[in-house]
Amino acid sequence: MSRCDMVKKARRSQRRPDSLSRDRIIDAAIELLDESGEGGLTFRALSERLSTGPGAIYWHIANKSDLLVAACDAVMTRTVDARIADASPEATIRTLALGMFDAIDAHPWIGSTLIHAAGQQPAVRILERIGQQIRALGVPDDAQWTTVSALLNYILGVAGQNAANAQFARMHDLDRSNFLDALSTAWSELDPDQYPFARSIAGQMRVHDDRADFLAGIDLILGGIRGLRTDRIDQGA
Amino acid sequence: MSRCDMVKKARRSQRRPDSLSRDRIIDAAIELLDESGEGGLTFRALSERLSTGPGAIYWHIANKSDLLVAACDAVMTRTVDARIADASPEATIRTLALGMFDAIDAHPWIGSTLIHAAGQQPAVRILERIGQQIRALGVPDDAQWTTVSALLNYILGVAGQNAANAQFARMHDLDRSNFLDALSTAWSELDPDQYPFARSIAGQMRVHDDRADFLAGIDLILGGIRGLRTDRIDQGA
DNA sequence: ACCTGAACACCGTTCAAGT
DNA sequence: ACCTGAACACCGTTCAAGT
Repeated sequence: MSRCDMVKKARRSQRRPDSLSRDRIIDAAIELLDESGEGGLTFRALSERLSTGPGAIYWHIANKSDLLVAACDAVMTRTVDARIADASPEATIRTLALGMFDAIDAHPWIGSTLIHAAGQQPAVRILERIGQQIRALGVPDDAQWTTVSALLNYILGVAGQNAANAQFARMHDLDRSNFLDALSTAWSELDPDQYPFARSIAGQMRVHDDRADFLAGIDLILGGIRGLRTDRIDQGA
Repeated sequence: MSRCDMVKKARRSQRRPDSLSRDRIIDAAIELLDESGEGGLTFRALSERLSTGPGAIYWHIANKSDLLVAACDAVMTRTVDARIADASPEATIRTLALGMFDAIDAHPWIGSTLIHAAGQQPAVRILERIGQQIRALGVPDDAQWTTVSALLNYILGVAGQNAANAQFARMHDLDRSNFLDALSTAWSELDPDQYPFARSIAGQMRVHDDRADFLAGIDLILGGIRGLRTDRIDQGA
């Protein structure tokens, strides 16, 4: 019924010698995500990088969500499979958590993907590793799920925040220190009556160490786990 | 250059008597999000519900992100402003956290919005309320930021997971118990050598109480905070 | 000042057609 | 079996034009 659109000139004719494959697609997706953030991953951009048409990708990958989860899982596997020296369960959990933090820091898009893929492969990988250490710690069976999911939820929260911060900074062309300055300034301009606490810590924001704070949070939870056996009684005041 | 598209017949002519306003738009957005999830909020759907054109909304709202944050903040305000009976700081934090959980449960889209709006109004509201209680608890100044952000990150992690689960369930037309069954089954079919822990807790998944688990995680962190003064030394084994 | 709605520049996804 | 790329059904956003 309509024949209005002009035919665009064919963009490309050369095919890359190596043929398309699920793995090559996932690698290219990771590159794209690392270079230009979550918004940078597009079937068109991806197919251009792979010298094909958008439709070709669908032969190997179900849809965008599948692609994102697969990319996230590929990074996750590298992170979680890193050999960890024998150490106490608590030390191993710390190492595991720091590995996660570094992966998230290097690939901020992992944060939102990890959260959107709740319960799927990438998250189960960490859950499993943490769970094994929680068992080794001697946490009773009926407290294991609670304990592990507290750690996991905390890690995912940090991951999500990190992804959001990175995206915000990218969108406004800010580096990390400019971003923290902007946030700190915004907080210190809040109404003193309504936001006394936020104002009081606005200064700390500018100088804080994300990685150290992250680990401190893990230690807080580990401390709570340690306390499970000893002070179940005096939860009163 | 092209005049190919047929003019679609005008959809609407009646204007609603009450005029458009930022608040009316935000209320309609919340309705839409509650009814049909994150994917349901569209400028076209929204303008249809408000009996206007998509462009009209932009007179009152900067863009979609602004709209989402405003909608999230509106719900957040109701949640956080609920009067809380005088109680110990720990009890108040628990009540606050449970209020958050219930809000997230009633409006799952809050989860992803809250995370994407890291550092902005909606998150600062909770941060402030938690922070005041942390102060009241007597946590030393230099540990306040760490402590509050641990609690906040944990809450946001749960919020994000909840949003993801709700979206997954909606997409596959599952109710909560069907969703848990599917997850539990998937986990119990994992490779026993690689995923002993995930398999072992698959059963618990089916019957667990989200709300109780959430609170247990809060208590774990509160326990860690309580321990801050007492056992800074023996972190060894 | 506020609203209208066609138009623009994108998306993810499909599918007839090719090899 | 695998790839091509035009086409479809959407998006968020803009903007000349109206009141």
